[in-house]
Amino acid sequence: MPELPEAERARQQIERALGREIVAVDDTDVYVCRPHAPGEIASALIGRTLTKANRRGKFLWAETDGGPDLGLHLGMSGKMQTARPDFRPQKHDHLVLYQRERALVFTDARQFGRVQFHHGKTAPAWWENGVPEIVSAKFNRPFLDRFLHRHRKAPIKAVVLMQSGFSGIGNWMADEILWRAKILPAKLAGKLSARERAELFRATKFVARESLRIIGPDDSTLPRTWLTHERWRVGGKCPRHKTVLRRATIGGRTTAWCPKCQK
DNA sequence: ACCCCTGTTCGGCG
DNA sequence: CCGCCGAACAGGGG
Repeated sequence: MPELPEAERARQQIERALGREIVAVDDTDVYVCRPHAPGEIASALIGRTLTKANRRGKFLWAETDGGPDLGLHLGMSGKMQTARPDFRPQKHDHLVLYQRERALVFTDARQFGRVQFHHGKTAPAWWENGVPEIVSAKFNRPFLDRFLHRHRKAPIKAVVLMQSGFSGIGNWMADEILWRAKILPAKLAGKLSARERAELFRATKFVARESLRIIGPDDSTLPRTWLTHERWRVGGKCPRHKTVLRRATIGGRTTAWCPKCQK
């Protein structure tokens, strides 16, 4: 379930494997690892170490000692897991980096994820796109207000899903943010009041910071008071006062909201 | 069988 | 040209 916190969790899995020699690589996959042919990633990484694990939004990349950077996107169903050094890849394991101490496994059933490496001094735009991290000081009111104005004709739900402004925010986080900010998902971004823009800013920072803090290190469960636990169930209820949530497709995605809280 | 899906990119169209 | 929207990508699960 990869959104911002799951991507950060994957980054931390890579971080735990820094500084140890890569002694073998299984890169037989040709779809998720396209355009790299089998053996290409292996010959670039065997004998090297990973030196740094980076994340921007949902994009990840690992730097190496003198080799190419290894870029990753988790797609819709990707996971990065640590396994024993004798791990045998199963059907949906698309890349395995073996160290003497462990195996680092990229698993992705649905195969929307990508593994791609890159030679050169600066990270390519595919990973490093210049969009500020939500939790950084660069994601501030002027940035948010400019972004909302630029996309004033789009429903706010669609705007919160745009990675060029809300880096790392996906479908459940977008619903969570709008529920906390008490904004109707279908409302056009240009129609938000000053108070709603302030609440949107606050809720965005809160949801990003808290989900990173709770899920990042150990995959803990978010508090029961969060909307995300209710939003998929038919008959799911608003955690505030148990009103049954409404559902519709907005901005091309299934959207859940509370008709009592969100106006 | 049929429909749904927590992401991203691209072509069509207004 | 800008920007929104639906389709496509692939496979598992309800």
